[in-house]
Amino acid sequence: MPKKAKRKQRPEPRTPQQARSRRTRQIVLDAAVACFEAKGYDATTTAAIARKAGIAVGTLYGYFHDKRAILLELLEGTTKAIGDYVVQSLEPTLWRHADPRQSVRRLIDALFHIRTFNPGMQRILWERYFKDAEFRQAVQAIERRVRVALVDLFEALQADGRLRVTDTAAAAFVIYASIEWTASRLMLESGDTESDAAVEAASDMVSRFLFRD
Amino acid sequence: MPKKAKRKQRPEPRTPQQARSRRTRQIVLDAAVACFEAKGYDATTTAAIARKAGIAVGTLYGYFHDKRAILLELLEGTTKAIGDYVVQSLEPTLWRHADPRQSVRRLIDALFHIRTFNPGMQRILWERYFKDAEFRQAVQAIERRVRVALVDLFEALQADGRLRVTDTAAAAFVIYASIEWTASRLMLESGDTESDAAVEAASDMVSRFLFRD
Amino acid sequence: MPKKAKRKQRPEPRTPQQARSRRTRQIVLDAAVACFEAKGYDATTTAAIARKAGIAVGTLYGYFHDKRAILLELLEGTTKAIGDYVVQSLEPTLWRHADPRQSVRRLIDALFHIRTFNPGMQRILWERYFKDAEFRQAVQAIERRVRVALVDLFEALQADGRLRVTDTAAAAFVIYASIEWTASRLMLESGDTESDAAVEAASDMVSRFLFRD
Amino acid sequence: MPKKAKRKQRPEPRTPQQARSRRTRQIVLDAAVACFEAKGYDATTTAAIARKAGIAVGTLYGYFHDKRAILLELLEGTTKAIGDYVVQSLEPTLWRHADPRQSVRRLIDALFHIRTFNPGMQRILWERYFKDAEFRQAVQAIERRVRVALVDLFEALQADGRLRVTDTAAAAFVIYASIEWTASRLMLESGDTESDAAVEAASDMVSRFLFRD
DNA sequence: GATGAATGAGTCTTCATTCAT
DNA sequence: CATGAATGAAGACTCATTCAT
Repeated sequence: MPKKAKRKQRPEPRTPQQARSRRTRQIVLDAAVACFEAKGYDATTTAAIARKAGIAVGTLYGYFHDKRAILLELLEGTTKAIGDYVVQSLEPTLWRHADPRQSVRRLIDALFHIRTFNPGMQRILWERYFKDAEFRQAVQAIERRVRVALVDLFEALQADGRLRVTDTAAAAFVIYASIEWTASRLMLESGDTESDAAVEAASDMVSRFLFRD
Repeated sequence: MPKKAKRKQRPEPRTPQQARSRRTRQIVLDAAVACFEAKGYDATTTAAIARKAGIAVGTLYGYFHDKRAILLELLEGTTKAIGDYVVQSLEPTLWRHADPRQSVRRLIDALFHIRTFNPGMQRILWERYFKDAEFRQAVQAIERRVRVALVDLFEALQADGRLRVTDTAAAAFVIYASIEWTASRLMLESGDTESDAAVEAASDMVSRFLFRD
Repeated sequence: MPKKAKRKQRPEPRTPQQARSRRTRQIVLDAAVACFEAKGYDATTTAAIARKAGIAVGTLYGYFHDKRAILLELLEGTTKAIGDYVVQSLEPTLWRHADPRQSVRRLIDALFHIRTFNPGMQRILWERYFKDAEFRQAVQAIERRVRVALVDLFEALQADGRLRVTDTAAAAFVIYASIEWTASRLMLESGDTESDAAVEAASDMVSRFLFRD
Repeated sequence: MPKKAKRKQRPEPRTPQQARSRRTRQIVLDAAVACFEAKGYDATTTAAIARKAGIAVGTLYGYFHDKRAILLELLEGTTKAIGDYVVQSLEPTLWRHADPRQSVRRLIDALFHIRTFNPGMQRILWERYFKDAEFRQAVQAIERRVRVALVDLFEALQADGRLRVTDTAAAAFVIYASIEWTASRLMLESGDTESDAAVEAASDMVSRFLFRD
C-alpha cells in the first residue's frame, strides 16, 4: 500500500545483529552489484535484486530503506576505500625523500588500479552522479578530501622548492579531474595495453606539470 | 516504464521537407532542451515537452520516434558542433608557425568556453553516457575523431622535432580525457575565478607535457 | 514508478472541456460510488473502480489526482447538497408565521429523508470522518454552517418570545448532533416503520426542548 | 494487505491460564491501545504493537489470532464497561423515588464522563464501526441491551404515570442515539466549557421530552 | 497533419502472518 | 514458549505510446 495518508516514521531497517542477518545483508549487496552492473540502476527492479539474492522482496526491505539506500551504501564503501587509499598515498612524509617522479607514477598507477575494482559499479556511480544530488555530494565530499590532501602535499613540496606550480589549488583540481577521468574512461573501455601506455603518459604529464626537469 | 519500447519496425517519421515542418521540429527540440535542463531526462515526460512546445503529444510523435530520439538528435547537434570546432582548431597548419604554448592555451580556452553552452544539457548527456550504449557510442565516435585529429597534430609537430612525447596515441587519450573532464566539472560546479585559474593550470599542464621548455 | 526522487508538480488532471471528458468523469464517479458502497473505501482498489467504469486505470488518474480525490469530490457533492438544503429550511422567515412544531417536524422529516440518498456513501463518509483530518474538516465546515443557521433561527424565535432555551449555541449543538446521528443510524440499519416512529419521537423531543407547551 | 487473512480453521490461541500469560496478554492490549490512539488502527502495524509491548511479533500471535482480534477484545472491554454502567444506572428502582430530572441529569453526566476515557480509542471504535460488520454487531449488541434497559425504565415510569412519551421503543432509540453522538462529538472536539453547557442542554432536552413539566 | 483521451504494463513499497531456530 | 527473519501477495500510481476523431 504505497503512499498512504498517514505514513509512520520508517522503522529502522533490521540492524544486523546476528550472523545470519549480516550474511543476508551482504547477499543483498552482492546481488545488487550484480544487477546494477548488468542492467544499470534504473533498469534494475527491487524484485530482480531479491530474486538474484534468492530472497523475498520484503526481506530486502528489511535491510534497506529503499533501492536508493542500497546504492548509497555501495557508493559509500567504494568511494571511501578509494579516498582513504589516495589520501594516505599523498601523505607528504612519504614523498619527502623519494624521487617525486617515481611517487607520481606509483600514485597514478595505484589510482588506476583501484578503478579496476567492480568497474560496472563505477559506471553506475557516474550515472547517478549526474542525476542525484545526494550522490553528487557524497562523491564530492571525497573529492574535496583528496584535493585538500593534494594541496597539502604540494605545499610541502613547494616549501622544499621542488615544485614548479604556484597555484596549488588549481593544480590540485586539474590533476584530480584529469586522473579521475582518464582512469574511469580507461576502465570503462580499454584493454591492458592501452591502459599501461596511458598510465605512463599520465604520469609524465603530471610530473612535468609539477616538477622542474 | 510503460509499454516497453519494443523497437518495432518504425516507418520513418515525417522527414522535414517543408518549412513549417522544420520549424515545428525545432520548436520541439528547443522545448526538450528546456525541460531536460530543468528536470533531467528521465523526469521529463513527453507530455511536458509537448506542453512546453505548445503542441499535442501526438504531434510530437509525428516528428520523433520516441523520447530517446529527441535526445539523440540533441546530442548529435551538440557533440557534432563541439567536435567540428575542436578538430578544426587542431588543423596542423594552424600550429606550424605559431607559438605552441599559445595554441594550447587558445585551444583549451575554447574547449572550456564551449562547455559553457547549455550546461544543463551537458549534464544530461553525461548521465546518458553511462546508461545508454547507443549514446556512448555516439559520443565516442566524436571522441575518436578528436583523438585522431590530436594524433595527427602531434605527429606533425613531432616531425618538426618540437614534441616531447613519443606515444602520441596515449598522449592524445590522456589529454583529451583530462581536458574534457576538467572542463565538464568546472562547468558543472564552479565560478569564473576558479575557472580561469583552472584553464591556466590545464594549459600549463598540457604544454609542459607536450613541449620541451 | 511510484515515489520517485524528483517528483514533478502533479500536472493538473484533465479538466473536462469536451463532452466526452465530462461523461467519462461522471462514469468514474458513479463507478466509485458503487465500489465504495459495496466494499468500503479502503478495500476498493483503483483498479476495481476503473474496471467497473470500463476504463483503464491510467484514464482514471487523468481525471483525479488519486483515490482520495475521488472520495473528496463525492463528499463535497453530498454534504454540500445536504447543508444547502438544511440551511435553507432554517431561514427564519419561513418559521415566523408557521406553527413551530410543524416546522420542526418538517425539518426533521426532511433531514431524515435526505439521509436516504446513497446510504452506502454515507457510511463511507462516516468511516473517513474518523480517519482523515481533511475529511473531518470538510464535514465540520458544513456542520458549523448549519449550527450558525440554527443559532440564527433560535435567536429570531427568541426575540419573538417563543423560545424556551436560553443557551442557543448549546441547543444548536445538541440538536444538530442528535438529529444527525439518529438519522444516520436509522438509515444505516432500520426499516420504514421504525423510521417513522423515530422521526415522530425526534420531532417531539426537539419541539418540547425548544418550545413551551 | 499481505497474505489475505484467509480465516482458516484457527487452533485457539493459548488461553490465558497462567498468571504470566494473563499479564503478557494485558501488556499487549495496553500497547495496542497506545498505538491505536496514536496512529489509528490501520496505520498501526503489528510490529509496532509488539515493539511497544516489548515482545516479539511471533509472541503476540501466540496470544491473539490476528490484529483484528486485539481490537475486538479492546472493544469488548470498553463497550461492556460502558454498557454495564449505563444499564445499572437505568435500574428502575433507582429512579422510582428520585426526581426524574435529577436522574436524567446524573445519567447523562455519567455517560459523558465515561466517554472521556481513552478518547483516541473511541475514535478507532467509531472508525471500525462503519467498516467492519462484526464490529458493528458487537457494538449494536450493547446498544440493544441499553435500549432494552431504557424501554424497561420508561415502562416502569409510565406505569407510575410520570412519563409523557408513549412509544417507548422509539423514545429509547432516539434518546440513545442523541446522547451517544452528542457525547462522542464533544469528546472528539471540544473543551470543557462547551461540554458543560452541552450536558446541561442535553439534560433539558431529554427531560422535557420524557416528562411533563 | 493535429489532437489529447485512453491505455495498461511495470514499479516500488508495505505489512500481516508464519515458522525455523 | 519466545524470537524475529523471512515471506509474497497486493495496491497506488506513472507515463511512453497509440489511435479514433
